[in-house]
Amino acid sequence: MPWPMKSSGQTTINDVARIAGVSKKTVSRVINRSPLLNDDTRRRVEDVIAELAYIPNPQARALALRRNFLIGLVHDNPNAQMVMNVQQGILEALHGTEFELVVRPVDRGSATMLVDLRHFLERQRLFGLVLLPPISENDTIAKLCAEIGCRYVRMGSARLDDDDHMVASNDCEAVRGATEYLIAQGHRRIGLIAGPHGFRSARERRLGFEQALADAGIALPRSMIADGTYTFESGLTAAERLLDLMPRPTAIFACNDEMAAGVMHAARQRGLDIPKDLSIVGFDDTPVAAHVWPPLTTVRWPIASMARSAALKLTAGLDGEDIVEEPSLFLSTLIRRASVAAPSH
Amino acid sequence: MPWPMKSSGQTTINDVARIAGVSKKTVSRVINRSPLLNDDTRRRVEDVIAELAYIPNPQARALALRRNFLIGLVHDNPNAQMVMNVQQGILEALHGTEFELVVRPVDRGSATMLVDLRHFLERQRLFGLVLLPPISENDTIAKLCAEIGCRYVRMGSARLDDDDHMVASNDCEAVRGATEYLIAQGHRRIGLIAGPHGFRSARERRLGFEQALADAGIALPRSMIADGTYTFESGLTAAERLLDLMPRPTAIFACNDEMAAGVMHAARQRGLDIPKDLSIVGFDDTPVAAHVWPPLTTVRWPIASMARSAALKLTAGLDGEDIVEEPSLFLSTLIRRASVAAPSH
DNA sequence: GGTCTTTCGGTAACCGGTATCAGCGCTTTG
DNA sequence: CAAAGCGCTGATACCGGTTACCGAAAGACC
Repeated sequence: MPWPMKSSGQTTINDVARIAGVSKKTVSRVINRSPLLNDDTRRRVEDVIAELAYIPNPQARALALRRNFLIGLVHDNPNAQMVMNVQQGILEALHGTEFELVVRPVDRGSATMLVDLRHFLERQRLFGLVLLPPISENDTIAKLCAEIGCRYVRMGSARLDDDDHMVASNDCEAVRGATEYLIAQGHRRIGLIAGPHGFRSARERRLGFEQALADAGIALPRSMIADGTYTFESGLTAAERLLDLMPRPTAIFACNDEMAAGVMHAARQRGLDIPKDLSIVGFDDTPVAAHVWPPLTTVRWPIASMARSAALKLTAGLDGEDIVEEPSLFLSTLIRRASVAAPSH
Repeated sequence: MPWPMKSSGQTTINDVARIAGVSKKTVSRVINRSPLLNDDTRRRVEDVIAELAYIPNPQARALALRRNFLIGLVHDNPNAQMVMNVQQGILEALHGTEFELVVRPVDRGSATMLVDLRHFLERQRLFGLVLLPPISENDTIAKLCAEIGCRYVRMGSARLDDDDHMVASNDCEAVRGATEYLIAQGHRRIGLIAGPHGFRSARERRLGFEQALADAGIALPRSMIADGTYTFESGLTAAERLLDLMPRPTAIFACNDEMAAGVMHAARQRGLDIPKDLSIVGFDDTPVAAHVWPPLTTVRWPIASMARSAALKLTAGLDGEDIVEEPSLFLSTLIRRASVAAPSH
């Protein structure tokens, strides 16, 4: 048996094979958990692997398998805290595995976005993709993944069609609950700062808001709804418009915390006291919610858990482990802080 | 000439070679910009490459070159906005290149951190590493990179020893300037909320603060310095201690914006008006600085530019491009907003 | 014109794994 | 008793590039 003589400093599959007295292929079988293997042989090889602390070369595997052990995070989310939470959730799921995380921001405005993404996927041969909203709502990207044969999981604010590739929250219900809370406090003139058009989360949240008011029999004039883009500045501008109304709203629901912070800003500039003159509720529960003054009542969106679950879904059933069904629906809950009170008149 | 017949769906180097009428080797030379090449041949091959939209398989290259075209971001920074800014800076530099970004948070408390990192580097064979503070101050990691042969650039608040691998800012001078500004406004009792022990940035910023006071002949009692950990909560706690002093400070410099936001919180809880009763200055100029009320006067830390420069340094001189010397020192500047005024008495 | 450089280009091995398929020993079946 | 079936292994080709080495062609010099 002529064994290749190598000495690259790294222990290779050949070393393991030679010492265990088997062929490369058999070692490969052990690594890839082939079921057609004699238990004795497997144990022997596993011992040698453990002894040499052998780890298969990822580059070689990637080449041979035509698949990289990389998980991509594709996002176009402007909120830093959100993205970081998602990254943390994914990394938590990936910890201790052979997977690494590659970050890929995309520009939805760019004409070449889809082509770029396709090239990226084809070249890097990613194992799987986590799609963060709002880009996750783009069906074309999901189709692209399916076509290329790249696993993917879409994060979102409501179940979409392809349920298997989805990790969702119940934004609509959560906002309805938050709005009911405002109504229970006695508010009747409640303004909404909506999210950007085309965002599923914006639609769901607005829907929940409208449902709550409708259920309570409260009329919702169009003027009480202002458009926002999920940014601080847009929240500020929208709030200015709402606060100019006569009579002005006694409470404002902003579709995310950033915009809620903008509302606070606008209220302060006009000398309004929060929550006496104006109650404010946000959405997300990013750190900023707890750091503004007064602390913001908001809906906690379990985005990190969702991301963790998404990553686990992607990598599930690989290590011959039992396939644990990851939950695909996460519930958002209202966090009551100090930015809401009963209306003063 | 027997050409290998392949049809894996992907255009390979063989396709290019066949169509251009040259050998694999020649194509490889073109790709890797070997200087020993006839211009005509090069152009012909380049034309074919362009026509076929051929892109070399990264996995194969990684295997053959024993080096991946991945840039790693190693960090243990708790500030989401900071990490995102750095990521954005790096991705900007990497855009349009063959490099991708792999994120690798580390736990400085973990006993196996160094071993884990070594395994990570050895296995993934990263092209280079960007080290974000505070972990970038760890010399052991730099040594590890050097030993393994992985390029690296350390980001930091002041020049360290190995200048070649450094992108730094001038925190000390910047804080001195900010403190001088407070003094010029008439403040004499100025409190400092310092950063955590062992952080270079914390040391530099504190030093700048102390220098400014010393230069102005203002005594700095130990009680006017409170320890913080760069978190909102630590800023709040530290501020509570400082505001209990009799007489209490008329201004507080917090070593980052998060802590400054904590100071604002504490001040509000005691009914102090900002800036009339208390002036506050932060550091970093993260979005939160502009979003709190009143907008925070702070030192802008050009972390994204630094990260961009770091990534360019890493990948420089590869594409046969002219080697542009990236700046390795970035200046932080004071941003004057509304959280500072002359002391009221 | 002949020899020496110099410059290119081709062949084959190699990077470190995986996949195909044949082969082995042993049992089952006609 | 031969043929077929089954469980397990290994020789070898292959993934798609890079590189060592060698040979050939072109220009320089005597």
